Amino acid sequence: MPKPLVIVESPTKVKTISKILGSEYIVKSSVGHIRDLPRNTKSIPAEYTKEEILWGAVKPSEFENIYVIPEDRKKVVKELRELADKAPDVYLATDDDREGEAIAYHLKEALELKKEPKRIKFNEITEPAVLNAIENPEVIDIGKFKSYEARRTLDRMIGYEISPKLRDLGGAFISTGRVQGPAIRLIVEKEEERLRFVRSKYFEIEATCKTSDIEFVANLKSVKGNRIASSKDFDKKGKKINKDREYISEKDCNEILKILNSGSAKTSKIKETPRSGKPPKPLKTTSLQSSARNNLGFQPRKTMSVAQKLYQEGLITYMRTDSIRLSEIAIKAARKYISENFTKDHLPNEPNLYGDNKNAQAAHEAIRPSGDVFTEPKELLGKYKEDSDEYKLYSLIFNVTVASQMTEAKGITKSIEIELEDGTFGPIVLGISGTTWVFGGYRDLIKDLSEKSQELPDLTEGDLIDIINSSSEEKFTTPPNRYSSTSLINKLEELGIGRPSTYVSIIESITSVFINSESSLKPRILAIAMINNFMKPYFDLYIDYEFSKLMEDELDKILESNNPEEAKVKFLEDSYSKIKKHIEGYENA
DNA sequence: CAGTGAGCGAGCTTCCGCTTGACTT
Repeated sequence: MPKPLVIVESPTKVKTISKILGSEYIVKSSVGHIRDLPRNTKSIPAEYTKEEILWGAVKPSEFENIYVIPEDRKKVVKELRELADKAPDVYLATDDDREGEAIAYHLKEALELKKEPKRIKFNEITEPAVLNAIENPEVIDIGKFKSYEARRTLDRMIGYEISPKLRDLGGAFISTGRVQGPAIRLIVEKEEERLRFVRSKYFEIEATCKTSDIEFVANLKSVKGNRIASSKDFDKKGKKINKDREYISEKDCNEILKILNSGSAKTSKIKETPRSGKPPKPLKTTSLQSSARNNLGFQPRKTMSVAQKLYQEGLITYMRTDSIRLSEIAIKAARKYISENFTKDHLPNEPNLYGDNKNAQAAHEAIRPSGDVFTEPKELLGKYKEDSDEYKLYSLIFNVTVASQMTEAKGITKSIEIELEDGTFGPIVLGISGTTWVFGGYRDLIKDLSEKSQELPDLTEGDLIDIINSSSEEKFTTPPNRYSSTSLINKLEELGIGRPSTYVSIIESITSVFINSESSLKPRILAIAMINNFMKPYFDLYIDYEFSKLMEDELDKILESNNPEEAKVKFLEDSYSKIKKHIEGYENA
């Protein structure tokens, strides 16, 4: 008996889905895209080499794309075609987003399916979700495919129109595109911000205080009823921006020290304010990269490759996602773990729900331990060593996921003020504060490692304090940090530029224009010239930080149009005439 | 006669996004 064929994108999914569908179905994967525009002139089919072709890939009439099966994808396509020929039905179960729809369409074409394939979608791999999808097949959404084509062609257009001009000026190893351009601009503008930055001097004063039985250090907070200025009270040009701050001079500083050293003080105000700590949000690609960078010291590339291993072992859900949504199953598993390992006060009455931002395509759920019962990190210790990258990253994913479903931490922040009277500067106020957590909530599972807690002395108002020593420190405001690969990726995501599957490769594609390590991206002069002397005067539109978001709006219109093909052609015509104007402006300058 | 240089044409590269695993350093 011939069996129906189900095609997914990722080989790892094949095993799980086979288990659900049983032996009645054959499940295979396309391993990503299987057709694309020709990569180079050599791969353009001979039949087209006589015609006029734009950007080595597109026929000028109606912007019809020439698609080819790249050499390294031919094997998988051949295999799938043989299976499809025998199958009574082909189910295309590619991801439920724009690229997934495109892969489905390309499969239909490349496999030369005679019978209309069944398009099915699920964004979590569970028995009900998969079975429900099989029972409710749809057809390929042409609107989505056309919006994909518009995106694909526009990217080729921008890259291949502008890059050669840029290369004429900058030599090999430099190129631009919808994503690369703004990414390089971010790095360049950060550097310029640093160069323009004017450092400002301010002072910090601290005093060692003593009561009958305890010694502690307090910081100078205010003089003459005004808070003393700190780094936040200067702008980037060194201007003093807060009228009600005391900008103390070195002379003031020395006088205050003298007063402190000779004076006696007493506690004036003790304030207790409640404080709550919110649990972390579930993880998506960018926040996983940030957490792994901050807590484990992993660079994004390393994080992704370790996560890939965990995914292929079936330990976590898909690691390239822009969604922080947890499925019902995940929430149940987290709540079960919490109720079995913590008190009932650690479990909120209702699950904590987290929403996605509006750029998200949300084809997958958040990154979390897989399954309906989470594997505890310690259960992995037979498989991985405690200091292995896999164990550390899995623990992080486990902890953040469970913590996201726990209750808030409740604490009290206590602040103590110590006052000295003085004719010139008085009242001089020293302060000390710290938080004690009354109820740990999620913090009983994970603690913010960067947080330092301070033991507070037990004082009451009116206590006499001896100041036994005081000192001052000259401080300077610091320019904003350069981007690291992690912070650049976060910024790109915020701007809607790039996708989870490409963040790491974006950084790698622009390495030729910056120097130093991954942790501090410093532009080469070539990059600065590219942005200021080439892109800004002639091609400003293509480094606009909003460009990708505006493109997405246009793609949505194509998707919703009654005639997506016509809408696509119109969009590309407009885009082409715009870029031709920019090119003309550059050539005639 | 050898060496120089102008002019011409052929051929190459470049984009973004989806997947691994083979490859090098």
